[in-house]
Amino acid sequence: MLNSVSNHSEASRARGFASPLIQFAALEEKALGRSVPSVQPVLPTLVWHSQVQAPQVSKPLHTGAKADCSNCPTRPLCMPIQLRSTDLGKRDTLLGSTRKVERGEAIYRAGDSFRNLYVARAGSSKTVAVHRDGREQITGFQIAGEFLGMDGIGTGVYTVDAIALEDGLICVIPFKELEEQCGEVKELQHLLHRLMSREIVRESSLLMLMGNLTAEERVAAFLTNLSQRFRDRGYSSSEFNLRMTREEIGCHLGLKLETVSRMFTKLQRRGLIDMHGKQVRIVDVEGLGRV
Amino acid sequence: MLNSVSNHSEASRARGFASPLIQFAALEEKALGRSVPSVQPVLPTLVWHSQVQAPQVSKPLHTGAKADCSNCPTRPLCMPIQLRSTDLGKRDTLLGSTRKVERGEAIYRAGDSFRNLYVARAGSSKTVAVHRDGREQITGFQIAGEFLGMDGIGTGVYTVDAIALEDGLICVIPFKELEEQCGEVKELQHLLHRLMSREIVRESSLLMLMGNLTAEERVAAFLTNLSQRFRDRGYSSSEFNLRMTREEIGCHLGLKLETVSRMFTKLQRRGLIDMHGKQVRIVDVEGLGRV
DNA sequence: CGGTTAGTTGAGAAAGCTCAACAGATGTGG
DNA sequence: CCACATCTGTTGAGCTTTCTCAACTAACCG
Repeated sequence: MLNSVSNHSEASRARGFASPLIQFAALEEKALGRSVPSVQPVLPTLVWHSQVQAPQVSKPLHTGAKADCSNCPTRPLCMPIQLRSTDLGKRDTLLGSTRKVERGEAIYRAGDSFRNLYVARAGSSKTVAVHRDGREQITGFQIAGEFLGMDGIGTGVYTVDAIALEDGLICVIPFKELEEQCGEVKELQHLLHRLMSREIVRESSLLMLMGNLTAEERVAAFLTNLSQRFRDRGYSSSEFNLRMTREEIGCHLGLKLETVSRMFTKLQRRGLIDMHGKQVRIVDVEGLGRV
Repeated sequence: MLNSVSNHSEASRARGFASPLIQFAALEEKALGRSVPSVQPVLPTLVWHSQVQAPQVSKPLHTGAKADCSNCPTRPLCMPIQLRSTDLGKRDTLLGSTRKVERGEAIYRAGDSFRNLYVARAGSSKTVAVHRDGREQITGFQIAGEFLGMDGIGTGVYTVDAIALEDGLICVIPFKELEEQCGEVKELQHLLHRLMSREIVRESSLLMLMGNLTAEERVAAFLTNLSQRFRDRGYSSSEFNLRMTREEIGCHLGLKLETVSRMFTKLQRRGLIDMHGKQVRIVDVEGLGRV
């Protein structure tokens, strides 16, 4: 078993949670459309491994190693329950390979020709759109189980930079092969459509945030979203670590880093959160949601 | 032939352009990924029919009428050249039916269960995300040939309201059938993926706009984008009519209506544009692009 | 043709930004 | 393992941009 998987298990056990695989399966039901879907637009996918060290891959995988999906902690997220009973789902390797990335390394760059989708398997990343004059916008943060690269399908060229926020492991999914499989496996096709649609909805929610919310509301919404996703993954929703800097949060929310810092302070003074650097404790979830 | 089609042709001829069908074919090559794709994120799809009256449908189509795609002016946009030679492409009716909509009418509403994608066939629309406290964000404007409803795929429920900006005609494409066809017709599958990806990229560009650009830059970018799309459709890129109010523009760009008005005035004083109400003339395209 | 909606413009208020100083955390090389 | 350099985060003061409120005009609709 990969060490990163062990890390997950250990972290979960240490906090009194059931096995992460069971948790993930529950999440899957929720996240992939079994239960009654929420009407209200959901804020963007922003989750990081809290309490989990950056993965120490003990048996290092070489770049280009064949992916072993049967042991992947993010498998229940990538592959819905309906798929697992199919031929495809029973394979150890679904598609593609894995690749190690170091903190700060580009998974792909704007302008690179589009070949693959990527899934963060361990670690987190950001996607950055760069304006002609150099101004940057972080369009999203991704963590284990979340997809990258869908921006490249439309034009055949990626339109944003995808940068690892920490050392990690990503799955490389050749899109051509994926599309071929989609032609054969209806459930896979539908899953891809849902993933792309979710990305559209995620960005719509961010547009709402940027167009209408105040600085305090944005930061509160950011934390609330984070908290919910930690809860969904079986981690504490009230205590976690941020994986990104204040500047990156600001660049994502359309604020300056000083403003982000001030809003954290303000929320803390209001007794809603308790922050020390990147460590966050949410004191009043309700209150934070009402901001 | 539908009157709305005649309107297109007349408008084009009056301005010395070749038949819109030829123009659209050229656009298709450009828009759907034949030529070298631009690396720089493209601003959102914001085009309206200038110089074209709101469609007067002389032989009224009943709601639910079977769509006759062979005569549709937006066909070359919906269906790429590769598809037309296939069995599917040769059919008069691709999928679905048409529906008349009146100005202000909802094409679908947030919370409605997802069944169809829609394509504006004549007229334009807006998609509006509504926050719990009532604050609104227009996530996009759509015109003939542009798709609506992809936000609903992910959860099975639409997440935004889609409202007609003027009387018009829309194609209704049952998504279930579309997915089935996608399984059989590879090119159709790929087209759908590209359309969804483009929506993702469009929204990323809007995030950049909202996160980084000043009010003046936003309004200039809005007009520039509009202008380019009119040019792409064979209409004048320097003179056109806006189909939405200042308030709607502001709601889309994250500004108040007064600010939008002031920025129009400012751009006019700088000699870049010449506006009278909803009528726009772009005097200095270069300059406007450099704002 | 009168009421309503849409657009413009001004003045003052407010939110967030810039600049700056400083403190704490992190990382690196000797 | 320490010392130094760098990066990250906090806080304050003043400034800029955009918003709010208000008055007015123009365009549109029944």
